[in-house]
Amino acid sequence: MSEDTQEPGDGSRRRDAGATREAILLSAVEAFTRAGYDGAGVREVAGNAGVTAMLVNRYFGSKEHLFVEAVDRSFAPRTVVGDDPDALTEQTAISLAARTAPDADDLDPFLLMLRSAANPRAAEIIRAGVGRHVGRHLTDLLSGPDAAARAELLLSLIAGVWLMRKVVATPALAGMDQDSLARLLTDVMRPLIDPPPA
Amino acid sequence: MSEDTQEPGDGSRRRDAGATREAILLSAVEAFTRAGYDGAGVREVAGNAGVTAMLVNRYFGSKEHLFVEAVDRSFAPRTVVGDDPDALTEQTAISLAARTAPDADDLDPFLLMLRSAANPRAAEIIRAGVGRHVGRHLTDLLSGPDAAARAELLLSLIAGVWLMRKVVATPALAGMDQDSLARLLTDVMRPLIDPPPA
DNA sequence: CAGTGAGGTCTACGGTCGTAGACATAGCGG
DNA sequence: CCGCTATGTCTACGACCGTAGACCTCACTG
Repeated sequence: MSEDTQEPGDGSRRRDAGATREAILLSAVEAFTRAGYDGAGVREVAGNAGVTAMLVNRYFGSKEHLFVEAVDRSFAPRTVVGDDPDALTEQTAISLAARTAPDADDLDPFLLMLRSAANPRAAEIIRAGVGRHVGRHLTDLLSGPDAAARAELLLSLIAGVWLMRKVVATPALAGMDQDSLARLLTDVMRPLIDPPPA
Repeated sequence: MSEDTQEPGDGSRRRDAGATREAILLSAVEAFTRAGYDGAGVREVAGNAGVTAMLVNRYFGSKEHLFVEAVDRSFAPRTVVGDDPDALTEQTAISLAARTAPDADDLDPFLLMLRSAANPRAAEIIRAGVGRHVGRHLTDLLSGPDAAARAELLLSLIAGVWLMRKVVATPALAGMDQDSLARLLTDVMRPLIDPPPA
């Protein structure tokens, strides 16, 4: 709308600290999701954002702090489960089956978590991020006894499916059609979501 | 029993290629399980085995090939699930809850998998190892439709619990008592193990 | 148009990584 | 007792890592 906040479009970006910082952060989310905390280098993040490595540390202090913000950014806008409490189980199962489909490869926070958790420091940061974002929201959505544990168990299941289907790519699971997987996942998730098991 | 195959006990080992190779392999399993493929260094593996880094490459060719053998060694003797087809669900749930307890920290293949999967090459090796060991055996144990997929989904669930309970250490799950967790896991696992859901 | 501060880059350091080739040594066969 | 081979070590190379400080340069202000 306003012509003073335009982007050149071709590689070079005008001198704008906010936009540059945002570009670095987006590049970091992408790199950490694809290669994990240890596997993604500061130079790589900087290069994909069109800047040099030092600017990353200038804006974010260190790689570790960059990761903190990347985790926040990755987890923030995600709705791990649906919002409708009635069809929660089906929605969650279908959504997970769709997201982990062989073709679709968006930047999912679970991928970032899986591939970064090997580093102890990164694991702490992830734990904090999970607690801050999905954890509380999800626990509120679930009712009954052990709501918090059931919520984290649901996250465990989701993470496990991401791991085996997309990261390790076990053949039967990676090649399964979405509908069958969604049905199976619905049955598995039900004891965690729908009625508390006494 | 035979006194000619003794170990000195104090650090120094006699010149025995087989024993040295074995010591390196055990050290590698430990290091890869604790730090993952990228996080474990060849020098560290060698040091904990009482040798130098070059001997590792002399015996195993490269770090990657060492990882292949370490994966095999880690996955081989493990019984992911019980053997009794009747009480399979309960046994598996109880076993998982016990293994992931806060104090117990044995060298589990799922930990090795979780912390190494970020590296694409390591992920391939793990996929092959899973298929070679637990995959086939587990699929045979399960009956009904989608046995292979249900087996891998069970592995997903187990891996997810390991991840959230021990690696990321989410509070509610990490602090949960074994019995409650085992009960919850039994309900979640039942659709995957007990009766095929039509 | 000149100066000034924000925005960005250059060069470099210390460290660790996987790995290659030359070298040392222990222990058994003769 | 001697020598030979398996067993293991030493030194080093090239690459990459995160990060620090000095330097440049653009764009706006007066």
